[in-house]
Amino acid sequence: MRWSKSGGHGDTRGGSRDGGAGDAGPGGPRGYHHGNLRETLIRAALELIKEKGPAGFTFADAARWAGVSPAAPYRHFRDRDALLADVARRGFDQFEAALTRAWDEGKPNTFAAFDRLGKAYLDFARREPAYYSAMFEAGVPLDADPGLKDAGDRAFAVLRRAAEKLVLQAPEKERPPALMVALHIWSLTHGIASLFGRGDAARRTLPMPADDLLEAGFLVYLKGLGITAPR
Amino acid sequence: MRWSKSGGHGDTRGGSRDGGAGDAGPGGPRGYHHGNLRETLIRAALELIKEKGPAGFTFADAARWAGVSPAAPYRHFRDRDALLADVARRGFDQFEAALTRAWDEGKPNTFAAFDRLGKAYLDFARREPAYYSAMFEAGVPLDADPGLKDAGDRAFAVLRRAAEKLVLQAPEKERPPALMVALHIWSLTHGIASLFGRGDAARRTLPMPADDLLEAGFLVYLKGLGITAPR
DNA sequence: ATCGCATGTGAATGGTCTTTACATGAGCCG
DNA sequence: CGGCTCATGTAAAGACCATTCACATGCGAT
Repeated sequence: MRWSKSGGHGDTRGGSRDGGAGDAGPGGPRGYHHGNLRETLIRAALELIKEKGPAGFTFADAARWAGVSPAAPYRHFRDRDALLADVARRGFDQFEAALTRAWDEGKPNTFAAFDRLGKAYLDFARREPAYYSAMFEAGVPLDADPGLKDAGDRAFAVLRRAAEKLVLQAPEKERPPALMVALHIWSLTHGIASLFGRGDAARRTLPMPADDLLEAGFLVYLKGLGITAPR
Repeated sequence: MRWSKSGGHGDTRGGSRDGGAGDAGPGGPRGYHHGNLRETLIRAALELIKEKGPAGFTFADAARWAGVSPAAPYRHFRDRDALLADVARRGFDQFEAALTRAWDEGKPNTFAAFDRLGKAYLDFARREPAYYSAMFEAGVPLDADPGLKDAGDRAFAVLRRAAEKLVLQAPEKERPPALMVALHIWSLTHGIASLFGRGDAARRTLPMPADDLLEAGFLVYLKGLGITAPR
């Protein structure tokens, strides 16, 4: 509707790098060439997914949001799915970074770090629902983007490394495979995030904070592994 | 006119005057009035979701599959979402039935019954991906259909009743809330089903069967609760 | 300063969704 | 039996979206 609002907007040209606050808005000031369309399209996708769900945005929507013609996005992405796959890949990158930060090499102790890790997972799902949707719920094929699978693997690797440190605390006799532990933790956390993670009115509500539910689950599970929390 | 463009999914419909009570076409003989369009549309939705995912089917698709004009479905469902919500509701009904059957009132013992319950959950996700998608992944609002929320609650209630029996086996001193246990189990199982549940090439593969991963998780969790498997 | 090429535009094509006015026939009531 | 009514289905029309193609623009290399 507003993609050709050329009437207004005295666009000062000259490689206008829109670093300002207007960055978040549709149709930033620009000349014939957008200058940063690829990035803007990804931002548009994130906005639109956040608003209407991963299925609720179209390629044309993204173009409109970015203030370009409906054909412009094709210069940057083969189609809508390619854009979504790129969003998912970036999501995994950020996810990995967030998890790595939370884990912080297991400091000050494995237990506390693990707790942070779980909270960071849920926090990411809450704070970046668009990324999370693209990563896990949009049904993006793993090979839709070069590096998508690798990005996902790298994110999981953080969890797996954490699990490796964790199982070292279990009694040597009954030490479980770290991979299995990582998968259990991932599944439990993803399940909570997926079922109750977001305050979304469309979803089920919980009689307790999701963080607490996860932490309690951790504690029980770790106890089952023979690991007790340092008190 | 023939609405089916002869393309597509080898549909058993079309002009087939099947008198053979085939379940594939309850509508059977087709005059001006279909006779059973509502049911046929739901069946169409299930077929199409199974093939192309919950986002990959359209109202017009369902109409084409059923062999009616694109406008006909609007006589039975307000829009595509209403159809999806109805599918989700029926899915929860079937889900509840499957879980109830698996639980079988906890016979012969709580432990074995719980194991069956988990496997039935994963089995449902595998065997009825269309229902499962509509129930959990399609983002259908809980109030999109009268009775949808109740149907979901009834399904969860099965799990919760099972959890109540389960916690009775925990040492009385540290008996956890059944609701919390039910939520943990649900989350873990849903997480596994959601991440690895289906052999879908688009998803990640697992170094072990999903059933085994779940069972191992159960065992660890129950041990953490102070419940030990009867040997 | 010029030129090539990446990037963006406009228009055209073909498909889909959704609504509206009209058609059909099943069930009901006399 | 006959007519009425209403649920159900059809046809056609309008709007939107995806995709492509010829063309325009101007950035950056030379």
